[in-house]
Amino acid sequence: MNKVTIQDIADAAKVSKATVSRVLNGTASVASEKKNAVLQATQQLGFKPNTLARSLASGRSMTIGVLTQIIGSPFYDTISQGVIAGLSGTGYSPIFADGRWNRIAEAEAIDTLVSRRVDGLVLIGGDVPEDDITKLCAQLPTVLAARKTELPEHNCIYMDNVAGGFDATSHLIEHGHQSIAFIQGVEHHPDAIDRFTGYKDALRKNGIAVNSELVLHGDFSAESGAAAVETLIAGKTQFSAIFAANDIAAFGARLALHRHGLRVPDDISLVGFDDQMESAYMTPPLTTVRQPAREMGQSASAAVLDLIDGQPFESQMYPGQLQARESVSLLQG
Amino acid sequence: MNKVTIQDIADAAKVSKATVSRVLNGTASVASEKKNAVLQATQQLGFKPNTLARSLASGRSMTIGVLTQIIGSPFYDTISQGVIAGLSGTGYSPIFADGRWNRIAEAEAIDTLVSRRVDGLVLIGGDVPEDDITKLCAQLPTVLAARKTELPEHNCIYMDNVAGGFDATSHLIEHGHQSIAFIQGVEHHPDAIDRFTGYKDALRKNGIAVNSELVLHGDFSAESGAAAVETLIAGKTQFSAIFAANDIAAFGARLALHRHGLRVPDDISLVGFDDQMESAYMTPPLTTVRQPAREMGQSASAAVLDLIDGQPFESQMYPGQLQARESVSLLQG
DNA sequence: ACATCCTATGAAACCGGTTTCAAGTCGGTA
DNA sequence: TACCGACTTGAAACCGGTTTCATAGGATGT
Repeated sequence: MNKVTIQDIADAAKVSKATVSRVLNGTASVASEKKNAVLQATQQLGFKPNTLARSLASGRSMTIGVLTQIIGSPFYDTISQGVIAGLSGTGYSPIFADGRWNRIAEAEAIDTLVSRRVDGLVLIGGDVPEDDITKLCAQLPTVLAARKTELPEHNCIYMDNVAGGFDATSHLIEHGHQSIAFIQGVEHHPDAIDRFTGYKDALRKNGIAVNSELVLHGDFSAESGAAAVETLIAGKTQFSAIFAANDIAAFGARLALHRHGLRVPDDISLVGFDDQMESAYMTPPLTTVRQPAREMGQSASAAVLDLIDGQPFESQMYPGQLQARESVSLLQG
Repeated sequence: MNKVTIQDIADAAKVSKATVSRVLNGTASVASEKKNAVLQATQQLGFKPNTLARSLASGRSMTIGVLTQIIGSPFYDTISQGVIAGLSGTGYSPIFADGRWNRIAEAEAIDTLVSRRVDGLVLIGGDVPEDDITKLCAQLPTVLAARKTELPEHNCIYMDNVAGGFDATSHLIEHGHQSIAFIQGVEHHPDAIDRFTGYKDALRKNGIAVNSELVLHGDFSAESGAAAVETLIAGKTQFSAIFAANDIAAFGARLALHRHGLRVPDDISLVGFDDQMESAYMTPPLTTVRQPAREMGQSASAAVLDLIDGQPFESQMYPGQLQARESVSLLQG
């Protein structure tokens, strides 16, 4: 173990602990000869300050708590990666806790993070009640990533999922599609709901009635996407396009279509949501709505650092960009 | 902030700090009336022990340092997720640092983790010199995930990439393929090298010469997979199958084949490596070698906890399983 | 030359817990 | 009744830093 403490340095440099601390942190000016002695001793003995002790004494732990949702979603995973990347080199380290998208687990996870005296908190998605978030915000710098609330005191970084759903659907409509199926995401999931809203808005705006037979149940999984296509095909309602609430479901749908000999986009057009790495390499490349997950994670970490610095923060909404690729065809009237 | 300290509890319960500590940790028996008083005060005041202080005093930080490589690889990301999941509920929290697959960054990252007095270390992949790993192992419980060394004192959890490459190639040979192209991974990357070795072994074992024109440069990216196919097609050497060193490169290759009107598997058979989530939903579903990334992450966290408990550990090698799906066809002699 | 202000520095308090150690209480035994 | 050991308990030391505070010494001003 690294047994060398600040006292050892103090002894070696023939100064007091206080002076060593001052040299190492630059908190006060120190005579250059003593400073050098300290620096040299530090070097020689390979002194690495005990972050724990430092944190306890200074009241700042130099850690950021991150509540993640490990649910096998590339989107959330990528946000986490963005947070790690954004914190790298700042002196702050991220501590993770898994919320499993489950209120009880989330509450426990947050308790753990708080009792570790994190200096800030990044909540990625999740289902934490808004009241609890308000309390947290009052307690310590907190940023919500990939989640939006109406409360102005919350610091949110999120996608405009309604607009994204609207754009995706409009894109299909502009290509002449009228019978557009929608594969839903997890029930009650805010993102899923918003995308569905966008879908409905786009249809209505274009005078197309929402046909409940074209709205398929789903849960963001590939399996659910495939299953949705099966029920769609088994049903009697014609459709020329599918909008899936996320890319993975679109993959599932795409395979199911393939199984039935339906070509994309010649027979059926397909749009996803996420723009995960693989989507550009689907055959054909998938038209989808890009969610800048990595950037959102980095922004979230930058934001929490700003809040710690006492700087003001305003919620950021990312617009989401339609990536028109090759899975949508022009429907001949 | 949570200002309530153990002293407050002691005062409220009319006992000493020591007794409160004993009650809360069950380190010694305490008269039941005092115990109840402490418990009640704890409840009432909402006391949450300061983990930092506890760590400093007890010498155990209850944190596990995780060195990750944020390089956009689903494989490494999934291992990280596995570590988080494996630690969840154990009382230990993972603290992350990004190595960027870069020795200097890795050394810094490890320094950060060590100075935070982590109780154990999980190194995911990476390029840390073996000597340094040996030193680390001597210093604190350390587990290498997705990396293998020859040194018996290192605790490794890794895939048998040679066997995986061998199996993938053999699978193609068994289906009658003789002209099998290989799309390499990142140069000097141990996994990439091992898979290539497996490829060559399988060819040699079946009396097929390794044709350097069929060995394409790559870097694990989809782009490199696509580029490899382009050079392959531009070249004069015939080929009936492709083995890509990872799934993403296989996706790229698959798209490039599609661009050239080559069908998979009818014209060209394709095998990947990783079995990432999307691979089962490629069209056609991709035959690949499964790497149990999540499990490896969980094992790694379990292993480091075992080491902390003083239990012995033996390096674990995962065999990797060929997932035969639909991207390989039987070649008619 | 003397009063004043500033700077550099060390001693000690502090952060909030854990752990050692000694003392006090109690029951049981000789 | 006196003594011994087991069990509780609190005071205090400790973990390894930071920060306050008081002081000594040097520089400045007149």
